Amino acid sequence: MPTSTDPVLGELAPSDVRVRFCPSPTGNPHVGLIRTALYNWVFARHYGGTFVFRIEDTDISRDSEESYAALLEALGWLGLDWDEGPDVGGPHGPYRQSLRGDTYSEVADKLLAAGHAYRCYCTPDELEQRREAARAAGRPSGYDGRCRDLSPEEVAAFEGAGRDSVIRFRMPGTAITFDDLIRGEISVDAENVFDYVLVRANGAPLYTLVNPVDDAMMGITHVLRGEDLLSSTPRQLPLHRALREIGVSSGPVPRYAHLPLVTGEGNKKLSKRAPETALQFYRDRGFLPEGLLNYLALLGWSIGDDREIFSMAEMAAAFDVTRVNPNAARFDLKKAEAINATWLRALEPADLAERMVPYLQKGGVLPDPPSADQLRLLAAATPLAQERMVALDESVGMLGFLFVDEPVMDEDSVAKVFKPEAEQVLVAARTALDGLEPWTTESIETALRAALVDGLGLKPRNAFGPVRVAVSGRRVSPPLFESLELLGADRTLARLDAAIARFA
RNA sequence: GCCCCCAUCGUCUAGCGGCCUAGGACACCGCCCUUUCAAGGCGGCGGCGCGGGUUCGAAUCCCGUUGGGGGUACCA
Repeated sequence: MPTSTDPVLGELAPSDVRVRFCPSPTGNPHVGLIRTALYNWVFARHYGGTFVFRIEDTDISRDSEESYAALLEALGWLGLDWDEGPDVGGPHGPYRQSLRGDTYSEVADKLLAAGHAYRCYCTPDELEQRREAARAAGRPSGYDGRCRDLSPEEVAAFEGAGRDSVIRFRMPGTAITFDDLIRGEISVDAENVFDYVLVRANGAPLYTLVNPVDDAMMGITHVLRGEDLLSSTPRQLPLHRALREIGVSSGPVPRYAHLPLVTGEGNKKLSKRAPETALQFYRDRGFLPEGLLNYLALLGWSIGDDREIFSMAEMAAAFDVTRVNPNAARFDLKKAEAINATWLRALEPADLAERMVPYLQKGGVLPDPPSADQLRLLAAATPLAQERMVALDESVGMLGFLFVDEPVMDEDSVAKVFKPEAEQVLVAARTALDGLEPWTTESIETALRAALVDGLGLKPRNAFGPVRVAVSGRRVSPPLFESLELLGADRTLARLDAAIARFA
């Protein structure tokens, strides 16, 4: 009876699974990158495997220490924890490629010695010229193999002429076929994958060498990465085989899954510069890690059952990489907000209050640290704001008026609501509330209704609008009567007075 | 130019040959609820790019086509 091997695991035990997230520290982390991290994390957690965090900082001209720190911090904020990495260490360290230079040159030498790589003396100009010629002739424009089989005399001549050389990988000259876990069989003819550069003329190893070498040495079993790297896979596979042949690694060649691109406006690859693609944009706005992750998870994967709200633990339990949708997904801010709002409303009020504090502090509403009284007021006010917010930063506008002596008056609201006839409304409200006992939501509502709706014969909208603007500064606020109770009689009356004074 | 990938409502998706008169979510538009705004409830709008096959039967399989995207560096 044929044993049906698992298409994802093959002969591996689930706990043998090893995946990695290996960003290069350039610029700020963006949402597409985070989606890749998430899928890797979830894949590892699904199988009880290992999630490796590796830093690909081989391009000193573009990498930065700030970016490295931002990456570490971002994953921490999201709760995507790693089992091996630059800060926590592990058996295959170091996990920063800038610290692994000796390893790479050793491997390059072995590749050269075994004939899997060769020195190429072509100058950039020559390369460029031949590329253009090939292109003009309608032929593939990759490296033409000029230096593939140089004779010792030719090498000597180039060396004698003082030419620089790079190290190129020698492709096997056969078609490359592999099974992508998401896309199925992918196959490229030999003439379309070219000998590529592994090491620069100055001796610096390139991503093309370093990435497969580390995957091999770190025992990576599955590579989940963006579709933009799909076309580099046919080049890396032969290198992986060569690395095994020369004894750099003994494990199986990794299996690949190329995740759909996350696109932005116009279905183009996300621009790294657009502010709304930066993770920081969502943090500043007060997205919850739960909400943002949940939304990102939806970009290419579905948990089924017409369900869209789920935790990362639930996702990890249900995740199946072969069910990832192969087509590109457009990032939709509106939907991200909706998902986040759902998570925000589901928070325990105490939890929500705690998460709002930093935003209220940044917004100048609360001091650092807040007083016990302020914290009590916040706890009482949180339920009023919870279902009115999409993200945490809205707490400033929504609740600020409760914490300051004088509310920030939104002049647009003032202009629209403080019509001449509003003055008598405010005066009547002030009279009705002056000395009110007890000062509760119910008594306030009763008093205000009696005075304004019954007394002045106003529609509720016209009756309460001016009061709302007077005490909160805005047309949009938490429920009015509850707000007045929290504000207290003194501040309420003072604000009504101040509003009435505007009419003088 | 050459190579590769992709193709269901505006967007994200369910669908893996008959349960599809194509389901859900976001957005949008009504109505209800209502002290504002939300939330919530109800309803509406809206899609299988096109052409050939295969099959009793195709959104689902195959081929082509068109369209979109990615790659094509001594970046990653």
